[in-house]
Amino acid sequence: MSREFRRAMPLLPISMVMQLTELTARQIRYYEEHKLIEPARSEGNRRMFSLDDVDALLEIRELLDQGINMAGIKKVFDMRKNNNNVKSSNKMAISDSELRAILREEMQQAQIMQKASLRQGDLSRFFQAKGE
Amino acid sequence: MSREFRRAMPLLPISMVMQLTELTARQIRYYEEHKLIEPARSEGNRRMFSLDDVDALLEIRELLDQGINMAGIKKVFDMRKNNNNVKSSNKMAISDSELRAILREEMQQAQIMQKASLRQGDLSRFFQAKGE
DNA sequence: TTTGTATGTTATTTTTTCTAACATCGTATT
DNA sequence: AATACGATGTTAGAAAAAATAACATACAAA
Repeated sequence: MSREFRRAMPLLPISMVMQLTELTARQIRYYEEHKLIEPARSEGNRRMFSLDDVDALLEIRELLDQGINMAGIKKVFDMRKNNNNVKSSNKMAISDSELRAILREEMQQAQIMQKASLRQGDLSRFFQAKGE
Repeated sequence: MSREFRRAMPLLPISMVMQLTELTARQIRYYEEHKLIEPARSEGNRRMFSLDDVDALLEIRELLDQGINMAGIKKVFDMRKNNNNVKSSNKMAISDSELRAILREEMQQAQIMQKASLRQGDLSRFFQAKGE
């Protein structure tokens, strides 16, 4: 079994993903609603997440911290997908300029807002008060 | 975070373990009852299984297929544990205080694991083939 | 001010998991 | 043959987790 396959395997319930990403269920479902992730479903309709999903969610969190909105994040993800396609085939990415325009705008917004508060140290998360 | 810890991280609900191992819940709980595995518990008392647990269960299934009973399997597992202890005690001679320091650190790691907090990037190395 | 986006909150229902008890089936023992 | 034991099936009832949906809210943008 390849590593890629294992990483794409839907194994985790939403409660675990919440802990791994420090996102609320509401947030995770909202991002799914906006097609940023597409977790599998169990036979009983439970969302089952892969490690790839968790990675995506962690990146969503970072991009949101940077002030980028849903549409921007979607674009980033789509771009990456297209880029992968280009690598394997010879197709050109189509909406490059449109993408750059959006990203430029978002980055400006982010800079204006000067969100220096986030990007907390990694260790801080590792030593939280117990029992929350 | 070491690979061993990643493999020991309790992530999976019993339903997923059932699929991965093709064992029934009854069987899995029975093997736990006989101390062949010791899955973690969520705050709400749900069993949460690690990849190590899944590996153990797969091996239990094989040994059962070979006609070995609970006691035999337990012996096999205990022997392996002892063998590992011998290996590491042969390799390093450490003082009591060093040992306590190591244990203290491991307890911290275990707490981190319980919170299941991960940084982005950790996951990219989470799933690895057993032999690597 | 009004709007829109991201998220919180709450209610209700369904699914999952738990423990515990009793049933069954095959194998070994008497 | 009858019995006992080990491994697993089955069922009931309770508790936890997770789903959808609706309404609320905070805050930035227009």
